Amino acid sequence: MPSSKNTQFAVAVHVLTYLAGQAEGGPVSSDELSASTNVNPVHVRRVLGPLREAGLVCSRPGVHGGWELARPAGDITLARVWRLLQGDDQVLGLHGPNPDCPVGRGVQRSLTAIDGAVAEAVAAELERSTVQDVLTREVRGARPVPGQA
Amino acid sequence: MPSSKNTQFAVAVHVLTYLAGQAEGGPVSSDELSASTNVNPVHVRRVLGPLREAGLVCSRPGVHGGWELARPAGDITLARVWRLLQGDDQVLGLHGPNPDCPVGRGVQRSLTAIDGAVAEAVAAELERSTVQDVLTREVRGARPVPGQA
DNA sequence: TTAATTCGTAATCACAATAGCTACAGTTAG
DNA sequence: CTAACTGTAGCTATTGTGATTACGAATTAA
Repeated sequence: MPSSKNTQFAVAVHVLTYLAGQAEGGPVSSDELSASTNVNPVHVRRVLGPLREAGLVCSRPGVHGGWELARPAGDITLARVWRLLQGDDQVLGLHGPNPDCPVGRGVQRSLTAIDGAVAEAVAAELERSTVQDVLTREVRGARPVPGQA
Repeated sequence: MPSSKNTQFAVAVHVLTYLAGQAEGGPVSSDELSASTNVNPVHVRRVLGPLREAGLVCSRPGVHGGWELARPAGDITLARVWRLLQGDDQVLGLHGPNPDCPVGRGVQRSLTAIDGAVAEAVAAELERSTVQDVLTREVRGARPVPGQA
């Protein structure tokens, strides 16, 4: 079960949504963001680092510094955020089968391909929501998925 | 990012595929399965436990005991396996936002809904492959995903 | 019956990932 | 200069995963 305890994606979405709601109020400090998300301010900064490098947010040190969205909330899809924080990690976990076992090699290859397809499916689903959608809680209705109840 | 280091799904698919390939040869022991998957025999048994309870495999103790598929490999979808091992865990990790923060509450609700939709998307993708498919390495071509490259 | 084999499971250990926390250097506004 | 921030580097606590050992129960062969 992939289930990670990794909450960075959730924290990132939370922070971005918060920033979207404060768009007119100037920069927001890590401390304020950490109070809302209930995580450590240092952790907030660590999560926001990759998003800044990707141009989604910007930060300023100094007295009235803090964080701001660098682009409209409606332009930031959750898929973008997920990919930035996901890196190249696999969605389903793989294992290291015995390389001498032909079954193992075949299974490994199949699973790698399937993992890629699953990652695409996840991204496609997340592509359907933006930070703006989360802010307005207007999460677009789930598309009926073929072959599934 | 979901990425767990959990390899139970991969191990389960591996073992099921191995059993499918040995369908005529009688029960296969945990030791033999552990040699192919490169994981501990105890771990193999632990992973296989839920699959046995779900009626996918059966096991027998004793001298010529071991594991066998309890149904045709073509009837076992990877989605079934994933759901059995996934339990109720979230795909994307959530966090515990400050309950006093209205933004936090809204984000939490949105993320929970989105997580459900993503889980459905993953399951739908995995519904497209069976253990038989993995055995023959004939992984069905990826369906073009709407709204995604 | 006895011995060998194999599952079932508990207990313990090692390792890695996550995130909390402290500390401190660098920046900026006033 | 000073206060308020970010940016990082450590260190620690907690947790999840899986290896390992151990032992009991079930089954088969002799």
